Amino acid sequence: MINITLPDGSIRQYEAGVTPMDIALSISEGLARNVLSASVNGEVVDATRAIANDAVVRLFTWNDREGKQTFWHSSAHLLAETLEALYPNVKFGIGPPIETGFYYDVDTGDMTLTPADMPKIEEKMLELARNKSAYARRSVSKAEALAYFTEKNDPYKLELINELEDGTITFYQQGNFTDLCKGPHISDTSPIKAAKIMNFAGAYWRGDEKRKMMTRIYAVTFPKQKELTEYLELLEEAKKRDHRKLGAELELFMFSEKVGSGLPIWLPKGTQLRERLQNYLRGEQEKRGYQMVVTPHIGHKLLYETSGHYAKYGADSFQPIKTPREGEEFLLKPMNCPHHCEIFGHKPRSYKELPLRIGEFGTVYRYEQTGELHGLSRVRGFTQDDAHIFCTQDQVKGEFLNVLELTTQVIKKMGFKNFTAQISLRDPNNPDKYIGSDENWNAAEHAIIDATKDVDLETTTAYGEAAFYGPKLDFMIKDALGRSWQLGTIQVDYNLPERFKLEYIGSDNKAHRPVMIHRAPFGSMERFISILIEHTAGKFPLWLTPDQFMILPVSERFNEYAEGIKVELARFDIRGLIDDRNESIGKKIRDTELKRIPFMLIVGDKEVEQNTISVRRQGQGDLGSMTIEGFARFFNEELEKGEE
RNA sequence: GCCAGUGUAGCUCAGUUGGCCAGAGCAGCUGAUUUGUAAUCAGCUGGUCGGGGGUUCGAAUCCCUCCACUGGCUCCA
Repeated sequence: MINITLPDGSIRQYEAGVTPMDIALSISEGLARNVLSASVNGEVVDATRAIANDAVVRLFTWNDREGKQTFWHSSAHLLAETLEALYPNVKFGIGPPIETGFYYDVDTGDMTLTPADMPKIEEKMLELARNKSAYARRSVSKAEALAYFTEKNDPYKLELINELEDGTITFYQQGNFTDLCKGPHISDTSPIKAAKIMNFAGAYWRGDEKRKMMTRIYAVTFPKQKELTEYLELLEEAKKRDHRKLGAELELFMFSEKVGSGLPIWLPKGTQLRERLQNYLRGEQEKRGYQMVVTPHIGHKLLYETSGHYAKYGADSFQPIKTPREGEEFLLKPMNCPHHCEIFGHKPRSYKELPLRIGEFGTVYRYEQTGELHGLSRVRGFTQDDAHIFCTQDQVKGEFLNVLELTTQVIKKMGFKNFTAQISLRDPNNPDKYIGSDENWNAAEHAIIDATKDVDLETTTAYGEAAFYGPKLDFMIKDALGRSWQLGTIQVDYNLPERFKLEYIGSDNKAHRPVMIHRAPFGSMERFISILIEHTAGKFPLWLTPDQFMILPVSERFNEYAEGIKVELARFDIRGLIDDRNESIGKKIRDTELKRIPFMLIVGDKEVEQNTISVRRQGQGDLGSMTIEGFARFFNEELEKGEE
């Protein structure tokens, strides 16, 4: 008998050779029906895998991430089986599960798949799933594996097998389809009840742009049709919230072919929004001892040669612009830090000045390949809410804490409830990738780790994700639809102070090199606003929204009264507009609702008589009539509610 | 940059296998109406069908090319 430890800590005894499925069955039949895979001592395996010795076992169902991954991985095999049945000449690459669903990279030869092929593939998949084919695992020798795929003439699989150790190779077979795969898989195809081919896309074989472009087939499957329907509805909702669509509808920003792609143009409403965000952050930074600066949009090429960015990115940047007579070369500013280093270095600095916190809403320009551009989230010109903190080594942790505190406050103020942070450290196996001494790195990494512990921030750690000049902390937020986005970063940098030969005079009257912290809570205004638009579906927080109310006179006779109301509300610092068009009240309400203006203030005979306004809340409806003072009070309560 | 797709009025979309002056709704303008909680009515304006080139008696429709956009891939200081 062996001892099996379950997640609740209980230990049960079974015969050696018991499978996770057997264990599930011994707990309940329902669990056994739903179990998709399991982990044995941390390794995810088939639910039918025999367990020889004492083990810690977890059972995974559709409710577990691992369960879903197994389900989708098995679905990828089912997709491959389907493709092979429909298009016998297709060659297969890899087919892993992803966050939602899975894909399979295939080489379709001369044939091109089109969206018209999707329903056919979906139907065939479900037809094959109903065969209830078992996913059968077997170990094969390398020679056997090579022989099989040589016979099948599948060069991609052969390439993969050649990189594997003999003795570690396994095949999985379901129905007529056999694939190289380490598993695990679900027991058979029958739980796959709903399938949707999402799209066809190009993907380089093994992610290498020099190699063949394969066709990547994205798809998703579910155990219930209803779940597929819900998933498609979520996608619909995301489409409705798309910042490119809402940005155009709400007249926040625009693009113009003549101005150039990837260069957003901020319209008046969007500019109001953006400046309110900046004013808010500016205020918070002033409280924390930041000093704002303004630096030019271009900089001498020498500046970026000094910083090292020209060597690293020069070839993939907008090319230098030249002065007509002297032939001097300038670059469009791709980042603000070199300028800020010059500010630090322009006069002798004392340790008494540190930490020196230099902030700038700095607009930068970076060349991005045409295929990368995407609305406001990936552009060629954008404004960073940038700042650089120059400090002593001893101050790094304290400054890091200050920045953490500021950043978390900013994120909360914006209405994001869920956020985590990723600590990006050196790759311990690849120390040559980084510059700077071990001592400095250790100090910086510990400063980050300690600081995040101090503030009880939920973090993940990624080795090898550090910048070449220092470790960093990236903030990840979850939006209203549960999607994750990366916001700003905090980075510790020993490189630039070195390159710019920055120094301060310490209390020992000797020169020391400062440490630099780069940080941007929003990241870029453009990208942040794109996330905010989609998170709020265009219904911005009351303090931030461009227009807080729209006064709707029942007819043109009341436009003058409306004007008076607007002036009175301005005294309470409440801003808005009057819809004085010659339109029906129903029409005005509809238009204002669609503009996502939070309050509609309707005025007609009744209101003039009683000196009131009739208040309607966007998305909610009529709130009844109020006096101006009453509304102002109510408004401020709502403002505070949003602040908590 | 690469793969696949899309591009018709400010917006959303129709335009049969290439064939008379390219259509609708919304928006805009003008007029009527003076309106009570999600679209009042009527009339009018507006497009060299993304740009350029080609095939054809004839091109929004077919071909080439460039541009922009969409979904991916690669990249992201």
